[in-house]
Amino acid sequence: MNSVAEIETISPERSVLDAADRLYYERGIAAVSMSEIRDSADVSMRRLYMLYPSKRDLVAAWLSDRHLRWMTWFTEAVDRHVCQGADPVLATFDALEEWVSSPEYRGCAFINSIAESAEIDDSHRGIISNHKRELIAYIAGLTEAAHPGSPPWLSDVMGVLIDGAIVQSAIFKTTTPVVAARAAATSLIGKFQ
Amino acid sequence: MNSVAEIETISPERSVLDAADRLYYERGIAAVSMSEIRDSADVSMRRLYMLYPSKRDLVAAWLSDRHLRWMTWFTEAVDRHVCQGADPVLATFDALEEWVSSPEYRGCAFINSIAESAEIDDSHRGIISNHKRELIAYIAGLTEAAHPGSPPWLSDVMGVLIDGAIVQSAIFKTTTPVVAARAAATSLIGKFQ
DNA sequence: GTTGCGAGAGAACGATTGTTCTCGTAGTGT
DNA sequence: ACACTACGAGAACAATCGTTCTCTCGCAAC
Repeated sequence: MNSVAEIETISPERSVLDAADRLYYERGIAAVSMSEIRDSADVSMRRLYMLYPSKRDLVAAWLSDRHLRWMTWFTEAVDRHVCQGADPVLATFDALEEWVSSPEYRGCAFINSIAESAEIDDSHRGIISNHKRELIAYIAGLTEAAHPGSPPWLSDVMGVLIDGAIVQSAIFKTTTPVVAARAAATSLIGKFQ
Repeated sequence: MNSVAEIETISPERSVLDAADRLYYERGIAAVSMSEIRDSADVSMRRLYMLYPSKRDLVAAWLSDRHLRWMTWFTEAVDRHVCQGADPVLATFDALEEWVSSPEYRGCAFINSIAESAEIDDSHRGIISNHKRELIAYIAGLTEAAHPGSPPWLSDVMGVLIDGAIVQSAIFKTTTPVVAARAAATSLIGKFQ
């Protein structure tokens, strides 16, 4: 009985990363203090600094964790829409529309973080650009499978449309940009099939 | 000799706004202190607070000023490319490519600012969304003049493509997203003329 | 000349931050 | 029973921030 606890209890890491996600995403990195993370995660300051020796380390762990969780959510949402008969590439905009219209939507955590340049170092920047690269690679996979004849720049364009829609939806607090991006994608796909 | 100085001297307002632009754009709002603004603008703390009673006021003034200056630069750059024979709508991407490849490029100041949610209040948000609205309206004017038959969502799409390209260029430090966005715009325009 | 006002230089203030340190105590092995 | 360890609670610390205050000096009016 040493490896698995009988009662499923949340690990301190999980609790800290959840708190970081809630607070950093809602208010930004600079605006959230380590004490606030401690209070929200309900761990001691000592344990917090044992898990993550500095705020930069915590931020890096948060970004990596958020990447995994967001990609999981996104691909599952896309799958769901594909199962309902949507074109795989267009389904990415359906998934986006779900996200963007949720009340706690505050744009893309990675774009927001890179804007706070003082809180971010090169290792963070690596995680962020990697996130975007993986997202584009995922779209490229969808595009190639569903529309084999399309030009190679099409998945790059889809990435640009997605990030543009994410950013403008956060600024205008509407889904209009997502709808427009979807219309553009429909038109572009229609040309190459 | 009371209204106009003989030697053209820079006003304190101008000096402060220039300093704010340099520092806020390069490092973000939260990372730049009022003392740093004072040093860089070479004014006294007293005068700085007489001009802008609080940091929030200075930030608001900076955003408004940057909006005017950026729009001026952008429309002139577009005009320049149009004079060289470019399609007006596509010329926006040529202008963008100039900007994005400059060494001090750090993305869109307005997108970056709205990401620093703790430093930003509703009046700032108004200036920011207004900036994007005016940009889209400008593109809409270009689109309508050059491609009268195009659907109404085309200028929204151009706005999304522009912001997406701006954001991704900042993350990847390449002009690739601008080139991809330009290709998409070319393809979309080609469909409706 | 002197009185008074405007403004520059920069110290002071109170709040907040990231990080570390102290203290007290619960639990373990012998 | 006793020493030892590990860890939670939270105070302490130094730095930095936005903002205000003090002190000083130059200069214009009379």
